Amino acid sequence: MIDAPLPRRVAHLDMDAFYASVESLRYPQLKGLPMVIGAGWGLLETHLQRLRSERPERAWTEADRAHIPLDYFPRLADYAGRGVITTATYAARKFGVGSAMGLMKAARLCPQAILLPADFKEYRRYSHAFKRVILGMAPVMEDRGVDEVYIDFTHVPAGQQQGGAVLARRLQKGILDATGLTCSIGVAPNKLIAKMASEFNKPGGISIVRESDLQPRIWPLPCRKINGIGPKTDARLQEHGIRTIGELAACDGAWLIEHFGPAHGTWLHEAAWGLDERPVITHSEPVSMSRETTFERDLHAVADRAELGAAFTELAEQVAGDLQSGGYVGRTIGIKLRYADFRIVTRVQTIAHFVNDAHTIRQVAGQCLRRVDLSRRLRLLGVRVGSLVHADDVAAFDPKPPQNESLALFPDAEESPGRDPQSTSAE
DNA sequence: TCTGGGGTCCTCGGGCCC
DNA sequence: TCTGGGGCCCGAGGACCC
Repeated sequence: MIDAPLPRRVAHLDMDAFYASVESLRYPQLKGLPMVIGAGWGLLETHLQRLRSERPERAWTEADRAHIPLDYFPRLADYAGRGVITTATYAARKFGVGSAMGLMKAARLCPQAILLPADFKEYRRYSHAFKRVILGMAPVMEDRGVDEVYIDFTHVPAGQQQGGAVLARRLQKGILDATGLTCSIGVAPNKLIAKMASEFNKPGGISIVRESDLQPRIWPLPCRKINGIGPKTDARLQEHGIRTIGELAACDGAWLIEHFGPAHGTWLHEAAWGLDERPVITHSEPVSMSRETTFERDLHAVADRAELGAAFTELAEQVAGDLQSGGYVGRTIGIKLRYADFRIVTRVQTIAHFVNDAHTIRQVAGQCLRRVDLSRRLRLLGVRVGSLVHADDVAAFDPKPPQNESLALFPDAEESPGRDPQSTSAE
């Protein structure tokens, strides 16, 4: 006997203000206050040291977190340095402070906001916890980062009841019981619509969207709400007077292809009509791993050679460590630079063998570095390793680094620009 | 006083081989 | 030998996402 095919139900689950909510659990005294997350540990440490000397009645260790008096938390006004806001609480957003905003600008808008350093280790711990709850109830889950997932409800018990609302409520309760955190869930015929739906009722909401809801609920939304339409595409659409998804849907498919290319144009048209057949992917392998760092001040290859060289080595070591702990090897090694004017250049080089040792990564990345203009000040330096495979799968993988020439030092800017025909530094 | 870090995927152009 | 095209890989850059 063949069962009648069930209608596809896909959920998008998004944790509400994830980082800020985790911090509010750790520091309940901050609940409801304007708070931003973003800077390094230094500032908080300074304040805690002051606390330890002024209030010695406690040890002020991890366990005392919840008792730290408000006066001893760093404020945005205390901060002077580079960086952006990762998350802002709703109380902080009222002042116009938001994600990706520079900390200095935010400090002007809301100097009294508490500034906490991001603790990714802790966020990952909570991330694993809420995903374990989901997997216990609905095993077809796609990981989309630390705070969101897609879940295929189609064949899960209760996944079809009330369009998915029954299972969504169970997930919300399970996650709240296990972690103390709330989330928003959208359930729809596919990932594209589910993603939009999860935003409808934030925080703590559930939105059920059916195919018949496309016109009344999706089409009035701005194009930017489509996951995949970013600021550039949105601006180009607006140049043609296309602001809403409905207006995009009204566009002729051929016209979109003419203006946005075959792949992008086709996708825009399908997205506007709510069409998306992408499956929920339960397992994926990383393609690349990278580390990058923005310097406290812009550095020059000659004047700051030692500092840059040390940072470069550290990045290579970090990437190597990441590869090794994940059991990966790669053979495409590259660098990324951001100049003081924010222009980004990348150089990569693919080598014959798969590697994961810091020495080789540093060496090949050093060769990439010789092919860029080093006469200008650098704001950011990054090291990347791509074309990853499992170390176990590479029959010939030799964990010993190749014993060839000595480590290339950070190249001088005065050095010849090299033989790279694409190098522009000599022109 | 601007603008993080870690990713993915796509496009385009060039070189190479058949 | 020359020319042309297709397929593939590589490298650079861009758009986008969390």
